[in-house]
Amino acid sequence: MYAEIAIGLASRKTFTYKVPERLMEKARPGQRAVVPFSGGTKTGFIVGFSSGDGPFDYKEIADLPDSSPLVPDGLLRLAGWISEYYMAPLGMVLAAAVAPGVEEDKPSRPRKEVREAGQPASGMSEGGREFVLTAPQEEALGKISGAGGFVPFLLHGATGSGKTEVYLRAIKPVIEAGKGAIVLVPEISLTPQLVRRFCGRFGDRVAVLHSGLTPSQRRQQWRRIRQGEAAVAVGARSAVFAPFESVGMIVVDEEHDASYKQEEGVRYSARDAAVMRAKLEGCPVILGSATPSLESYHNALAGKYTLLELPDRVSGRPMPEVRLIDLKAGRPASELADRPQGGQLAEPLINAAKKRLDNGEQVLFFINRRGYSDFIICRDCGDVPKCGSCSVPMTFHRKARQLKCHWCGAAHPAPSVCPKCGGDRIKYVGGGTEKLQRELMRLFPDLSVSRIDKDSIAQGGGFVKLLDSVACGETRIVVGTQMVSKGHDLPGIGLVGVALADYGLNQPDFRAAERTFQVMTQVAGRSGRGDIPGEVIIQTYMPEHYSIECASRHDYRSFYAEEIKLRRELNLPPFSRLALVVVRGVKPEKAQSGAAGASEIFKNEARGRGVEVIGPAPAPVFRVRGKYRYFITLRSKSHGKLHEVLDAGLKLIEHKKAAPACKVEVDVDPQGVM
DNA sequence: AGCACGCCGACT
DNA sequence: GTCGGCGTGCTC
Repeated sequence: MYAEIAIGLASRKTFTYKVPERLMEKARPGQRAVVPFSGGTKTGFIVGFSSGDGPFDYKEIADLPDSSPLVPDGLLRLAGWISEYYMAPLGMVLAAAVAPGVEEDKPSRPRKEVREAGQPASGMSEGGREFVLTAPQEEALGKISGAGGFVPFLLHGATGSGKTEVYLRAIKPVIEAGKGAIVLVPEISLTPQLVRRFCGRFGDRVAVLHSGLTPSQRRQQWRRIRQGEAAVAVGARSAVFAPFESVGMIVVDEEHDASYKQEEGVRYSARDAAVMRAKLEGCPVILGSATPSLESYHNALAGKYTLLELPDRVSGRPMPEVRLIDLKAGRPASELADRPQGGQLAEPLINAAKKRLDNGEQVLFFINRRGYSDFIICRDCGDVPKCGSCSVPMTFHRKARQLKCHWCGAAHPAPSVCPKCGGDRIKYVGGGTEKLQRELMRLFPDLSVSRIDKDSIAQGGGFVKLLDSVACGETRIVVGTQMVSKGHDLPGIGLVGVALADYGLNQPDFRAAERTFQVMTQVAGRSGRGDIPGEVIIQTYMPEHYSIECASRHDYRSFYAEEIKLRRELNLPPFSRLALVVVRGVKPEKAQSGAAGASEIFKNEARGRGVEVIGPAPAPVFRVRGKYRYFITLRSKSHGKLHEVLDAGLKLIEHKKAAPACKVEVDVDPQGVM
């Protein structure tokens, strides 16, 4: 008997091994297998069996280390689908499924905060209590509970409308029936409150899959799920691979969130994989969001998903009132104006903050940029320090006294004089969280101003600690990035101020408007969650832009109507399917000629198949980590046709060596195109 | 991913 | 004339 083994290599094929007599009985698909490979030994997975009649002198499997298959059947089929759909080697998909977290975060990942290390934080639960459901919650729950088999739901609920309670109650009967439930969240370390509620409700039947888990902790959580000890798996992307024998419910919270798409290694969408897993397992899946992705809402309107709406906040709380401040006429002059100490906040926002603070409330300021200033420029010679390996200017971080590259993580000491000409007249252009924090400290010298961003978490003891200091009222003023906008319940926040809404809007990316609407709506949703009526003030140069205007009215439907019209006109998703081919090379000329060669082949393959090949074009950020990058975009009505062209094209490129000295990578359903 | 093979630059 | 660069190919 011969087994097909998938090994975690960049190769898309499996390897055949002889199954020795002593392991015959144990050998089953999903079983880990230790095999001799290329002089050494590797661990892969049995994914099938074959007759072994190839022209090889097949080696024997050395060992099957587990008593039963580590990967259950449903999960194996999911991995197969991901491998096929995203054109990733099956061995790599399985490796990512079983031992993720290694390539989870990009440059410098802080190794902290294993506080809730997977074991539920039991005592501190705020979740034992059950609430009386609102009528819409009741109705949504009724429809979910009534679903037999695979039914995808889109739960569109305003911020603060009680989506989590619906998840909790939908899951309860599932685990009582002895099945597993999977709950995906965009970034587990940023959603401590949701984790606490699940732990509070389901106690030690919850397994938390955390990117900060050590390999042995991860293995332990896997075992608990695999052996049916845990019934609910809560985690980020990779939790979609939770090894339940049978899954009865899947929840994808904040389904619109871009971080569900893994953009490195195996480039899969955990949200779409979740829908596929639900289909394979024959169970319902709930996609929840206050700001559904265009794709999901389109699917709901088309009848592919069942739409459930929670239009109002719980306890009769009103949505916050949103005011827009037009910076074109406002006081903080454009960032390029000669005003080194010029503030980022306009008077009406400062005054509103004063009023709220005087009243004992908390204020949250949102700015979607880390650091002190976007870049520095020498007033004498005009030099802007750039990253040595990426074609972007470096961001100035004041606290750390460093210039950092936000693309590759490189950092070095910030110069006090121009490194080019020695001049001492350096201008700090643009503003991020650090600059805003300083401005607020000057404006409110008696109050503590805390900053929540990737840097402050790394320096100051973790997200949970910082968030708790806000939740308990110790911190009165908070400055934060995206990470403060995601689903936290901070009842003391009376006012949310957005320093500049426009950052994302002008990016060369067709999802720019969608993301801006989502972020504005989510951050606005942090206000007015307690007894105080909330207020939001958004500063922008584009108050008339529909993404900002609709967000200010909490009007998802109008935003959707506007955006979907554009997508249709421009033939962009959800009206077409995209794939991005990235050609990378150390030498710019090689990257260029390789991209041209690759594109030629794709164009040839695309002919007569209803697939469009656009490009190659240099990537908007041309060089990243020392590699020059070209993009080729493939577009089609049909994913199947797109897949055919990609598959045939990639094989030809390899065969004909059409892109020498280049790496060619494919991103199916790309999120961002930068 | 690791490791060996193989064809073009600057050195004793 | 060699040592060694890394680009390429292979591992059942």
